[in-house]
Amino acid sequence: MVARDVLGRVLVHQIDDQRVSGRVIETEAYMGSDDRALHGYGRITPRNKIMFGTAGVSYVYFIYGNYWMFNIVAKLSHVDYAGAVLIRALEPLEGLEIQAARREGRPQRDWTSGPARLVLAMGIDSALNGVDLTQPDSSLYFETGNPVLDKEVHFGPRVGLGSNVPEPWNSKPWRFWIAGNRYVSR
DNA sequence: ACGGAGATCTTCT
DNA sequence: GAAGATCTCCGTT
Repeated sequence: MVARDVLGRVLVHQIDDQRVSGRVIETEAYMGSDDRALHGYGRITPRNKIMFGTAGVSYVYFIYGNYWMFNIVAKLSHVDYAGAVLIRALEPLEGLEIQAARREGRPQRDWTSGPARLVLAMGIDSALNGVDLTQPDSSLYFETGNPVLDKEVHFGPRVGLGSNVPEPWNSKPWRFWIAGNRYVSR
């Protein structure tokens, strides 16, 4: 599935000639018409409608009055409902000075070790909602990076969900990360 | 080191 | 009117 396969790939935000990038360390899947944790649960709204569309585009949304979350629209090939993969952590690669400036006063480990943090370090905002992440001429896109071996991949339940998400969805092992990497969120 | 509260927008009840 | 796919700050151990 996408949440597994995107681990190790490199997210690039290109502004003019300046590349800011990071390797994907941690992801979380949200999919299915029965998944109450998904914003696409229930009905289509202006915010979530992009998740009902084409896979491979970005879904950026605002939450808690302060933060943006960055997702990849993804779905099972034979199914038509909404789905997305949340990027929860990156490892900074290029444009380190820029990321340091955006995360001023924090240790490098905290620049991208969380879904809202990486959005800040990468300079992602609502203007990048709906971008095709598979096209290198997009300002935001993925490069192949180095493949991650199965034995390096750990998985477990999602985090940050309220208790009103019914089982078994609340405890499904839909969070993936690269074992031992220091940028995994806590 | 750990825990709790605040920030403050969008969506749904 | 309330809760949410979170982070940071400030209090106390």
